[in-house]
Amino acid sequence: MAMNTDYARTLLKQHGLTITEPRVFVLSLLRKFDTPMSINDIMEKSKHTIALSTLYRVLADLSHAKIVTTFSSPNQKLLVELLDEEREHHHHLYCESCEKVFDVSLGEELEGMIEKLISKIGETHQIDIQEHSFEMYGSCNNTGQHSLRRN
Amino acid sequence: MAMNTDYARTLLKQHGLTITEPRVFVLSLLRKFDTPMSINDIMEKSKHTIALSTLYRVLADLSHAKIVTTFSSPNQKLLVELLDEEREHHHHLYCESCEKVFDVSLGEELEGMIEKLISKIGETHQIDIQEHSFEMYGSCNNTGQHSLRRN
DNA sequence: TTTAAGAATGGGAATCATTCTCATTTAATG
DNA sequence: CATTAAATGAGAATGATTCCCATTCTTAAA
Ligand SMILES: [Mn+2]
Ligand SMILES: [Mn+2]
Ligand SMILES: [Zn+2]
Ligand SMILES: [Zn+2]
Repeated sequence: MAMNTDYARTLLKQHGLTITEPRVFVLSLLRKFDTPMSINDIMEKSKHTIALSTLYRVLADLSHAKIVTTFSSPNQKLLVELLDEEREHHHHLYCESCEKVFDVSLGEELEGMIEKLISKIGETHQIDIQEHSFEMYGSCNNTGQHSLRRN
Repeated sequence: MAMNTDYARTLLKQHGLTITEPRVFVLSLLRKFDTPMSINDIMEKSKHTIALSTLYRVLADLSHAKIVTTFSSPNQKLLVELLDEEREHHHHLYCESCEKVFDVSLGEELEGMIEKLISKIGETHQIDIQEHSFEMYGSCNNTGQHSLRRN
């Protein structure tokens, strides 16, 4: 536990952010579970000791500092994950029955091809492409709920 | 114009949906512009003659009937596009300065590799992967607004 | 250590997109 | 045309996110 809060403090210091209880809590939590978490996940784990508005601000701050990254699940819920240097570029697989999110690396070969293709596409459209995302949606056999989907 | 409404009526009939003014309008519009449109785009073009709630329902109906498909831009705005049989599987490139969305086809080779990779990933995670999306984000030189992004 | 100044927080109001409700209108069918 | 189910319009309700402001922390200097 202390390990994780130390990690959090160090990270904040490194990025020139002030060390506050909500920020440390959020970072420790993300490190502890090492998986993308939603606003509600974090609120529940904090037993609602953090104000919702604070959580949004903390995430925005951490995101601007590139300490975390945010993205949306198919049901449009905001998800946050740590953005370590050692954490390599990766993509996500969403299971719509059990609502889990898995990190997926495409591998050098494919990622390389994609890079090449992207620069070609960028030229064609005269657009400087800075980012790409590749996401997969599926379901394990647990249920047929499709609970990650809106509609 | 008449061409487009005929197209719309035919499409609705083919899919067993009743022909109503809002549905015909939306489909004609999508065909006329042949580009993904947002809720606001459609409302403006309709000069607000369609109720907002109706538009949402119409899009849900058309989407369930697989006549259109919806997806979200990086700023989380809902976008709709026609889903013709002749329109092949494709992906999207978002320009964050001029807010345009471009259709992009990856090409057989890459799409084939991705399919193979996906089935491998599906096995690894014991998940039946039904869909994938590949999106690119960039900006042309028009402005540096990044207006498609939230934050 | 104390203190001052700015930064961050909590709580609640405001905003925005989307969904829901229900009374009224319309489409399809014979 | 009349009937009946389906669709619509208008606005209320909901849910997520942002905004506001008074209060509380953090930090760094004295
Ligand atoms: Mn991840
Ligand atoms: Mn498209
Ligand atoms: Zn699952
Ligand atoms: Zn552009």
